[in-house]
Amino acid sequence: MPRNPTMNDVAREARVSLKTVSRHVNGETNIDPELAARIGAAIVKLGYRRNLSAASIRPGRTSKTIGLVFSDLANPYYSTLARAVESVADAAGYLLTIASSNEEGPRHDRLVDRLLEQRVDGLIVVPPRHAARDWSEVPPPIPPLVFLDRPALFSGADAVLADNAGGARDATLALSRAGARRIAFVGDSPDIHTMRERHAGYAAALAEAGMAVDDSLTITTAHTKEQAERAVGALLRDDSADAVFAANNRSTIGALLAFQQAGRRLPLVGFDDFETSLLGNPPVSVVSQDIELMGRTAAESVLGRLRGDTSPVSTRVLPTWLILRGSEKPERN
Amino acid sequence: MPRNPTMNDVAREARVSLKTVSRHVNGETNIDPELAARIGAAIVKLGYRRNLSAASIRPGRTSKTIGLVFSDLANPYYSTLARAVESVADAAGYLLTIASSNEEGPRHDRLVDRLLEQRVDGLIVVPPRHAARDWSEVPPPIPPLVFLDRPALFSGADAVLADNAGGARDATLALSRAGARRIAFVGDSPDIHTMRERHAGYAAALAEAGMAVDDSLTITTAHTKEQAERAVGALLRDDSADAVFAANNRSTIGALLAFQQAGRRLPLVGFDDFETSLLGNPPVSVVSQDIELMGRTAAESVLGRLRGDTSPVSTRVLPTWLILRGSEKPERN
DNA sequence: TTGTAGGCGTTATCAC
DNA sequence: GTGATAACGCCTACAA
Repeated sequence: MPRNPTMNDVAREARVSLKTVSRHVNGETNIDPELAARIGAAIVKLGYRRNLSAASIRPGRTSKTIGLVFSDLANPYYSTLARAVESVADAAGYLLTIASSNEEGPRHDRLVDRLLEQRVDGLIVVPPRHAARDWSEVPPPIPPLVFLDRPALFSGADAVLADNAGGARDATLALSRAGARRIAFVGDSPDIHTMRERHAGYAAALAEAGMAVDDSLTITTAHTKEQAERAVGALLRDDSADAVFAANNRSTIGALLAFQQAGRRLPLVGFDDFETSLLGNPPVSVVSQDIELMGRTAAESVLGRLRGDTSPVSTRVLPTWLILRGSEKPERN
Repeated sequence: MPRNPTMNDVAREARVSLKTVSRHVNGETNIDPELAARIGAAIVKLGYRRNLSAASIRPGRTSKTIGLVFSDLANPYYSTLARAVESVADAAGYLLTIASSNEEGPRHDRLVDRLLEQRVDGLIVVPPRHAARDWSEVPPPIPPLVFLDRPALFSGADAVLADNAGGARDATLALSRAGARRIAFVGDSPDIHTMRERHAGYAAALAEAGMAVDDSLTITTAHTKEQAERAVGALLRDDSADAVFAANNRSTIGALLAFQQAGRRLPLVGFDDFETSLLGNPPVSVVSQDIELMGRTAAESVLGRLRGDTSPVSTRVLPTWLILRGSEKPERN
């Protein structure tokens, strides 16, 4: 395998100085057309390709890369976020380096460190449920940093979140308006910020509707759709609930599987829309968040800082909206 | 914002030479414990962080990054692939830089060039349907390169694919065995390699079952689930087909939407499993491919080459398997 | 318009 | 064991 040709090789081949090649490569115009032609020919002949890594170590130059760390790239929620970030970054000439923390605090920290060592220009992070490190202990300089889908864990960082509590409240109220009196909350661990917020919204809605929170109707162990299916199956068997608020995608699907298994269903509203939500019978009502907008907003925030935006850090809470498709109503008999 | 501290700063602070700091940072052992302690303290005090970009320009050193270019990170198929690649890469200490080509040839090429300029150590690509550039014209050195989900477009590269034709054949034969005689093919453009292969498998199965390919039953315009829904809706209305082979995920979901709309269904087998396939009534039969295995295989192939594997380039075709859940059978009346 | 000198942060060589 | 010194590939002053 041949060595990568360098600017020096090109300069020698074109019989000009290194600097002139540099000018040519960087698109500067003040070059004698004749030399420019020789340089162009040499570049083609040698197959010269810039070494952006080398260029980026000069002061003022950067890698034009931003880093994104979240729990799991295979989760459609995060891959949608990542895609939105990528679109905005790409339009500004930035590459995107993505790393999955697996929701493990130490792993998350290692990945962040690695990206900082790689000298990414900006960083977007979704911290794991048990954040290990205090950001205020990370030595400066820290590149522009945005917390996504989580509140900022660092005073110098922006944050972009959805209105998880509001969305959960809307969903719960919709079930209540449809006549439910014993609404179950099915979701993942309250260690997760979004889950805490959604449960708070659920509780607020119950209070507004004059109902008390019944702890036996709060399920926070639905880490997979199978676990959600078992939990909702139990609710069906002992007839303890008359409606289900599924606080995430996996819970919604688990509930639907339990309904299918039992041959009967409860009124249901889920958090987050999904591709086949229209295929349910009835179609599944959901609280939807604009995931792409969240990703774009986070990316624009980072890029804005890179362009010199020095406005005070802010936390942007994006709205959710309720899409009622029928599943919030009781089964007709 | 403070400047990033350098090894020189650490050396000065610890009153040792640059090289000794380098030794310390790189975990070499032949250092006086006293100096090591001073260096460690200086690193903490100054908040020193290695600059891997700078390190990577030394000959023999690399960025420990691999690049992945495909059409769309938001597509669950690709994000699953990406996650598998990331897992393997991460375990070997490599970061992953991901770029979406949007199925546009020139864009794909630009992204590849950018990654080469960034000096990624390896490259995994899913070329777009209209590949613009001839890889044999890309000047060497080219880092280890693997084509994923597509045959190799470059003689020096490995490839990892699923048995698209075999899977499509199995699906079509299953429909035929269940009694179908006019099986429609619903999919995306034959410009896409996987679609071509799947149609070939479909045609082979028809031939084996003694049926002819009826072009009016081949739909290759289902780019979105809505288009698939319309196409299958038309098939239902004019009663031209008695079964559907949906050649990708979107087509499967479109077909299900059309069935729901029409209030009746045709026997159906889809290509690629999906999260809610069990929720159908009946549950949806599919040809499944091990997407994670594909991603892992591609990543291991790249890493193997980086470790010095010089075995001849190869194309690995991974098996698919048919999961029959009921939807391949006719509706009972 | 072109070229020389120097430095970016790191690692390698090779004396001490 | 330690440290000058010279690279790596590129870019910025500053001269010519």
